[in-house]
Amino acid sequence: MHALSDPVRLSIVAELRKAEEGLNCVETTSRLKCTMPKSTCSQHYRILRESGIIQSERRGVELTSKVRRKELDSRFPGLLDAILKAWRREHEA
Amino acid sequence: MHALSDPVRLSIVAELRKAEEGLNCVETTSRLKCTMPKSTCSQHYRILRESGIIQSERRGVELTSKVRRKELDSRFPGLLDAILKAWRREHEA
DNA sequence: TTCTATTGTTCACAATTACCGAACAATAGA
DNA sequence: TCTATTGTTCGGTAATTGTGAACAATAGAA
Repeated sequence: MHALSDPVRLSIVAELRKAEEGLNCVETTSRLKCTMPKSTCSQHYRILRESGIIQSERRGVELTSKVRRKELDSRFPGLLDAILKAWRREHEA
Repeated sequence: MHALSDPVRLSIVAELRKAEEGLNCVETTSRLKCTMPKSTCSQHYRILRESGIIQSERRGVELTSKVRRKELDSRFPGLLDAILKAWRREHEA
């Protein structure tokens, strides 16, 4: 819950869910159109990773991350969907 | 989301949902079996109130609070249920 | 190999936020 | 009025978060 309570992290998760093949830090910040230092982005990714929400894989020089949909849905059914739906309602309205 | 990310606030909401007639700060801390200063409890209630999760009503010298179920369910369907279910799974397991 | 470019992490410090005790406000009853 | 109870506000301190600089790791070019 703490990992998903930060608005920046929530928007990162929302972007990761849209991108099927995963995203790295640089792609994420450019898609979010927010100026975020890479150290801050790295911290957010670390929190998301340690909380089990995303998994990351090294591809050459970059680190590609994806949402762990299956694990999350089996452990907390409907949770991420409900949170993202609420977030979109607030964020895009 | 921020209001629901704190474990103490989440346990307060869980207790409030169980108590049909609402609870005040003192009753809440005793039910949670946690030693929490009343100033801290007051802050948590203020955050829950300002975020629209609970509503409070003065009854004599005490302040009785309830979860705003209808408003929350109509605006964010399934959100609170999913969060509380996930919380119980982590908390009582 | 060595140099350069790119991506991401770590560290230390600054800024922000949360916690808590003390004083205060409000209400009820003796 | 006096006392007891509940809750809020305020100030200082502790904890957390954001950030730039330095560093690590990988890939490709020279």
